[in-house]
Amino acid sequence: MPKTPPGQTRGRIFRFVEKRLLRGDSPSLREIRDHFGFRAVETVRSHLAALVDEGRLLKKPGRARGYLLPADRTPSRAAAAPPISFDDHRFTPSGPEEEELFERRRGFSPVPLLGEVAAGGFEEAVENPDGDLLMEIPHSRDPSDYFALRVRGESMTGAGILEGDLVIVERRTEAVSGQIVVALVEDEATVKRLHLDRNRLELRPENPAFEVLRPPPDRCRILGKVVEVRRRLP
Amino acid sequence: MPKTPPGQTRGRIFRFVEKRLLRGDSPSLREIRDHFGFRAVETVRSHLAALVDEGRLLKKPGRARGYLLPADRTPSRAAAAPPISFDDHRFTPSGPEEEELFERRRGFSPVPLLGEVAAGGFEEAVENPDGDLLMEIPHSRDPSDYFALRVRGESMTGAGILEGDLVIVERRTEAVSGQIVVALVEDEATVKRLHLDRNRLELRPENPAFEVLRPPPDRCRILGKVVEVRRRLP
DNA sequence: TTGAAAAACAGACAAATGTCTGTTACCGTC
DNA sequence: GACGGTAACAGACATTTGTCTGTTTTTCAA
Repeated sequence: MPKTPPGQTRGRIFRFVEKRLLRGDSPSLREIRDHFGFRAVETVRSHLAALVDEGRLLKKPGRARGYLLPADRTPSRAAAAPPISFDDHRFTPSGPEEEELFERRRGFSPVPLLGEVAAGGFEEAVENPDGDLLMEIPHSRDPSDYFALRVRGESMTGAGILEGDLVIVERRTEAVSGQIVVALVEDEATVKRLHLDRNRLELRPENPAFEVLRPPPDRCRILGKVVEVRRRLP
Repeated sequence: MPKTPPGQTRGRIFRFVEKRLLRGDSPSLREIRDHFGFRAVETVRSHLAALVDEGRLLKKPGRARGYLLPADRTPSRAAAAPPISFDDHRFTPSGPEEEELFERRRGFSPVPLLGEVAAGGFEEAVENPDGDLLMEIPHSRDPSDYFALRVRGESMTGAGILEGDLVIVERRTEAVSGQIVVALVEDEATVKRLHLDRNRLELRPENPAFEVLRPPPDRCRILGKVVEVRRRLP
């Protein structure tokens, strides 16, 4: 196999590995070798080692198919960037602990879909989810801090939340005025915009056809704040 | 380790593996063994083999960390289902081809974010994406059939598509009347609802403050139809 | 009680996968 | 033209990982 200009093959290998990793299908060295038509595994290994040095990949040592994407860069941007100069090689500072490295990976986590907003018996749903979504989660948070609900009703159309939309919720017992939250009122979950005035709690719909809710504090519990809205079109 | 009731440990193993696979982090038999405190790898292996028999998992033979989630069931539902009776054991029909099995896995694919709708120079963006989203893709379609754009402007607020939202687009050169599409008009990409009347093409905004577009056919190209809308809230 | 079926164990084994050491070829620069 | 550095190759090797075969224990039902 002819030699290619410096960095060119490396970039192609990175994009290939990146794509496979995002699909959740970590390639082995020999799979990469075959895909590019190399004859030696070592060719792949040295390229991957260089990518780890450059910080474009992470590696769990002593583990089959152990390469990971780092969280702190946009992989595709990095892929499109011009080849990196090899003059500015930095020594890997022997690195933080192996486990810490692993935590710095780009991570997607499943988020359970717990049912419908405004459907009674919310707590039961926790034990019997309707499936799950995949979501990129901030590293400071635990995956179990999130859940998803399907929206029923038109009360938030003004905020671009329609009937049937999925909302992803970050569990919180308290929230800031102005945020869109999921609240449990009289055993019914509902999505509204929270307003706190003079210690009074208001749940405001974003649709003039609906009434503002002013539940007594002992009948209302904040489940969390909405962090993402998703809608699939037929 | 004491013996547990039939099916109980199996369910726990399934949920553990399911979670790891959804995170894109396929566990080895020994990792599972250690997590549950078993002393023999074979204990895990036989449980996984049974899960494959039951159709709850797929397996790529002869491959390290080669278990997959099947596409045609909702994993978490399956996890919550009561233990399966072992009377209705079915013989695996020696299975279709290995590669076909692999294709039946539950698959998430990265979708490139190509920039902003209505930002000029759309074609360039293809080569230089701004990142990627993860999306569950129908098995009949190729992952490269999809891309994402960030919405600029308020012209579709009536359809719940706000400024800054991400739309995921399925590439199509033609579309059906009534669908929300991305069209290239005079070298500008725009999101609108498509209407075809008497062979005339109309791009209708969903906001009374905006005008209906009636571009001449030679100045307008359908890029695809919007299949999903996503919005992250601060 | 006895037997079938599943759970769990044990340890040797085989296959997949990553690692190492050394070599050759190419492209630039001095 | 020699030197340095990268790309690519070659093949032996070590580790991880999955597989097999056989055994023990427990549960449930006839």
